[in-house]
Amino acid sequence: MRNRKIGFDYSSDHFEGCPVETTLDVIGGKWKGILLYHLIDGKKRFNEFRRLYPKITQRMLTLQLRELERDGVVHREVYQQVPPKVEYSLTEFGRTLEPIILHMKDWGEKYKDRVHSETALNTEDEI
Amino acid sequence: MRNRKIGFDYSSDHFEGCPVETTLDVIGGKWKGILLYHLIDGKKRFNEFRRLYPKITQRMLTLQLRELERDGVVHREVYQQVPPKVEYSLTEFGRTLEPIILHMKDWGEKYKDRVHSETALNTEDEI
DNA sequence: CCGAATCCTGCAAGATACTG
DNA sequence: CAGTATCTTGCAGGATTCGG
Repeated sequence: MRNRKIGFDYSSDHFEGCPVETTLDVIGGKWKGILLYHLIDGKKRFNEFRRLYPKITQRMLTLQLRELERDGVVHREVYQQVPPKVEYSLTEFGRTLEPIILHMKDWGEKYKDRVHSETALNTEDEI
Repeated sequence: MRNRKIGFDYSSDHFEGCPVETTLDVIGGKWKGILLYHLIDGKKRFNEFRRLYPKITQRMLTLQLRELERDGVVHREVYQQVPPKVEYSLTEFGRTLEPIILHMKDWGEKYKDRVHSETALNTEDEI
């Protein structure tokens, strides 16, 4: 996937055509799929994500959420209070991604073992 | 997305749970979505891909195709002849990804402009 | 024609510390 | 609590060359 945030190389180079790439730009980031998935069943706070995925660093969490926000799929609601409170949720636009995310989840569940085992022992070839 | 090819950090670390991640492992590579998409309507040769996407380097094309092959979604058919000929196609397993890829394509087509414009709008304020 | 093998660079991403 | 600010590093990915 391209990294849009840097510039518009698709403008300098006949626009990259492929729509699949557009979608992967939005959901294909290192943690974006996961974040989006967890947002499907409701808003989440910053530290909720950290609890769900302890491996993601604060920095990365911030960056990925900011990109999702910039793409208009995630809304960031700041409550002016002490202690601070910020809630992330899917926008209406973000909701249009739900079917894809859920579909990916189903596929992952179904073929998880297969993918992992094929990776491990280099595939028995078919066809 | 994680990079499986290195090792199994999901074994050392409570298994990473999220199925969405599994799927993104397979289709989320930099060019994988595109490659898979173009394989939907039939087998392709190495240089066909290069023509379709002049920007992808030989090296990356090879690497990405190899990973797809190792994940069992792409089949690599070598014809022993001169000049050499290699054809790539989706395996039966790879076909199970078709709906997702096509769905992503539809989404990308539909919202391409929106995503791009949203991106463009907030790039100028950059701190 | 379809790669494999090297070499090299830049950015993505980790670690750590600090703050409103 | 929800982030920034730095510093550092690893590896993805580019360029180039060689080979069957």
